Amino acid sequence: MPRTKAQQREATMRALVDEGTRLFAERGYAAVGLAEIVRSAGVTKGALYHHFGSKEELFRAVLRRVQSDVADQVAAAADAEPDTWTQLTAGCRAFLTASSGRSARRIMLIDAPAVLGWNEWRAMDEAASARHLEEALAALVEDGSIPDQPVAPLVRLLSGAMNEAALWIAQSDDPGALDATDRALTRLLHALRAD
Amino acid sequence: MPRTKAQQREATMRALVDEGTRLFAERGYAAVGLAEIVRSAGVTKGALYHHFGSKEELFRAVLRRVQSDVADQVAAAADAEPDTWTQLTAGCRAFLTASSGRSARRIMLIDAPAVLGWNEWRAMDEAASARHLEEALAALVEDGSIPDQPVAPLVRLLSGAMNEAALWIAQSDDPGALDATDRALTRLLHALRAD
DNA sequence: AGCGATACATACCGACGGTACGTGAAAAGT
DNA sequence: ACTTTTCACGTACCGTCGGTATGTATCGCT
Repeated sequence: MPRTKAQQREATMRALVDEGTRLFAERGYAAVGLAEIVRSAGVTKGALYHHFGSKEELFRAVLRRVQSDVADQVAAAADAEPDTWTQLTAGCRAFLTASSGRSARRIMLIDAPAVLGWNEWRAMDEAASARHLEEALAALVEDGSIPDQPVAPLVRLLSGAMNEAALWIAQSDDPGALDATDRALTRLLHALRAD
Repeated sequence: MPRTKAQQREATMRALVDEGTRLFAERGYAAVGLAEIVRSAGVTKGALYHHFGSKEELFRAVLRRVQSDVADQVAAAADAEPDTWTQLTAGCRAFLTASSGRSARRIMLIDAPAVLGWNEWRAMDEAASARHLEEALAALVEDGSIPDQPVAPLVRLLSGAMNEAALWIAQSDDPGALDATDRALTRLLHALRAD
């Protein structure tokens, strides 16, 4: 049991976000009641509503952490690469791996757009990961690696492609699905290159 | 007022699916109560539960019709083209146009995966439209227009790209978003071509 | 020590999905 | 033609769930 109020607050919120993440990932937002979440977290509904304004807001907090985790893994993979092009391909592969995990799959890719609406989901996705994709593509267009073209539509196309691919990989019983998708995606990115 | 029972059944189910489509498209599955649907359709909950086993099953019926409408538009556009390659590009453009409409956007692309789960959504999407994409790509690989490669991952990537792009187009206040996306997608498809 | 703010816990409410049961008209059987 | 069955509902009701109002113990500050 933590002593100070700040610690107590931190512990309670963390427990709620932890259990929320676990349960939402397992059975989906709509199928999980607040009663079960607070019970699993060892608190009551009073505690939940003291820290979060609604079930939706708890979900927001859960989503933020899931997106943050995915973004960290992508950033780590990209930072290990020397140039923009390999940063892009390595980042894409890391994104496929990270977002086909249980939590990211259900929470970030399936439930989030329906619960928060597409506009808000897109804004959060943009801030967490799509922005890096956009920057990488813009840099590649800038240095002539990719023919000059508007990047915004391209970012949406590639982002959507990877999101859907991650869902497919996660569901697939074929262990080679990740590699097959990664190869197809890399081929697609290479096809974009200027000669 | 229809006389026969079959006509009555048909009229009631159609009214429920019509109003369900309208309301789900406007405010989303979770935000619409059955009371409002049956009220708009001019029937009662008894009628709804006589024809549909649950709110979810009504949504299934709604989704089936929305997907069918989109598939019809895509098929019509593709059938007007002479060869496989232009059928593919024309079909993709038709898909972007059709699925960025109000009903398809919210029902087919946002709510459906969350309500029915990704597996069921994918199965329905496959049957309605992704199958045609797969056939077109397979044909193009077959005749050597596209380098030999597994089509399954490519279908998922392109399908996801188009779904996300449709959502972006629908939300965008830029009237040129559709054309810009179509150009980017066409460029991407062309980049796939064997030399 | 006293006092306000904070971090809860408890009791309760309205809405919503779903069910049980009743009813009247069409269809089927004789 | 008359009875019987089935169908297409309508009505009343129930349990659950998200959300709220209110009470209370503890912490931190003066």
